[in-house]
Amino acid sequence: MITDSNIIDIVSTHHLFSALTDAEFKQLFATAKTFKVEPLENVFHQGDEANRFYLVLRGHLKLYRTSPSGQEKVVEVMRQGNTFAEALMFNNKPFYPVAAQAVSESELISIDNETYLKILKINPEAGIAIMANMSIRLHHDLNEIEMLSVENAKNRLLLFLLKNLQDNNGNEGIIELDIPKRTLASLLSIQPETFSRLLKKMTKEGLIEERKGLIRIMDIDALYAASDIPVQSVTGNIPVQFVPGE
Amino acid sequence: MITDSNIIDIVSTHHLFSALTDAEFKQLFATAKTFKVEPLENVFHQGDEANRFYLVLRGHLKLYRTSPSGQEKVVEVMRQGNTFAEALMFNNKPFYPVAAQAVSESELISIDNETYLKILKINPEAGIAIMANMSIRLHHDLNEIEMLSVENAKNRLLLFLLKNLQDNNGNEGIIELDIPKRTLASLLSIQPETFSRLLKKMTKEGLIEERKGLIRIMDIDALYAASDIPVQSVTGNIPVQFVPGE
DNA sequence: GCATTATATTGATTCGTATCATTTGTTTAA
DNA sequence: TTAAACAAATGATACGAATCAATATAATGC
Repeated sequence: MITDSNIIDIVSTHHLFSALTDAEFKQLFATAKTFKVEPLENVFHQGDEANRFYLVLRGHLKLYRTSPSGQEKVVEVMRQGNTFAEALMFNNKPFYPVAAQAVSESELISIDNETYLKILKINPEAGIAIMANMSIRLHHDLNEIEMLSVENAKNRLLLFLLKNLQDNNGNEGIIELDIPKRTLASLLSIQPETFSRLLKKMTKEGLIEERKGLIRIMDIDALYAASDIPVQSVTGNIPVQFVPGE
Repeated sequence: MITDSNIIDIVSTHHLFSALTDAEFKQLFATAKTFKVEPLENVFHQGDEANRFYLVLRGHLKLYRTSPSGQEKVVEVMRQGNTFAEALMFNNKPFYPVAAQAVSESELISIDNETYLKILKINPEAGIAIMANMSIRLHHDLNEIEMLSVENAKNRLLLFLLKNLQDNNGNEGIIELDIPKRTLASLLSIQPETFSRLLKKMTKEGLIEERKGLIRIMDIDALYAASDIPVQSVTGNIPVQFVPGE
């Protein structure tokens, strides 16, 4: 469960809020709302007017787009501590370009765009933080675009696995599947059937092992070798670190 | 040719600079450099340290990424009045995640990150402008990601044509090909051969007409009909279909 | 002007992955 | 516990688009 002190913890340490003064913080959270969403419940839909942005206190949500031809594509998965839809506040009449739906039972806090904007206009430091954040997103999107356009399904999956290793001791690694496989498949732009087949093939090759809710990577080096992808491009590549202000 | 007054025109009306005071403007352009690049010449390479950002005064450039497996993918084409690489200044140790190369002979002005950042910290209005800019980029990238993941080559080309119509009188339209076809193909993540075949097929179907350097769209409605894509999603841009909240 | 090189087109073939159809497995609720 | 509903796996097939190879066309330099 999320308690009030938890909330303060998660929120105040977030880089979008850490540069705020106490007074600003209070002002901002006077307009904030915390709420829960059940699995399959939408926080908002694509095309809705966007007056607020969100921070995940607990749970998982998927951001997805419904394409012109009607297909659903998961763009991003949001977890505890992530914010989303904050970039929209700089549009004069913003609409959510994605929909947000809970994957597991989740708790969120939403913040009023106007109030935050007001603060931004008198506290440039906070602005730098949000820009750094947007800059990271832009990098991430570039990666995504490249992945989708030049890598095949197998390499996309491999890159995903290698970038999302959790316990990474020695030459083994674990990836927790905290979202349904079909959601992950959509995130990778692979059909569920193809996704399943790929995992099976990799299991047969001894590269991975599947337990319920887990993927164990048996041999990280072998996984690299299985892709046509040089090592440094996975580890190096995106400078995700940033320091707000200097 | 670009004259000094031209430069001032293009630069000062750009939204990244229009919010600046005269003093700030002068301060910033004390560190600015204008320069030319020839076709095939790089402004910078992927992985270079990024201390400056750029504004195109004249010409065309492509931003491209070389993928882990060595393939080149054009991410964006920059034209007069466009700025690029400005989002990087918010990283503490930034590297260009793309390379920039002139497609035609071009003239650029480059601006020092540090100087601009300094100004941002005392002029929040300028910050809002750059955030709005980044927000637009993020939208654009989302579109791109969706396109790549859910639309096939034919639909990607159709959407591109429909979104890049220039003279749009009645049911006809023209698209100027100011970049080589293979560059355009790369931007659409289509192989040049496939691109060529698609255009040919559309010509045979009477949908378009090709003159050198031009694509004429004979029947815009027919082009819509040729795609599986509903009309409003091209013109209206964002909201696709809207499901009322439950 | 002609040769040289780059760009674009066209053809033949292969391969990856989507799609459709079923089956198996796993939750959820009665 | 059993049924119902959903998620995942497996099989068979089709098709889009990449790839390889060759030719044609256009641009560039001498």
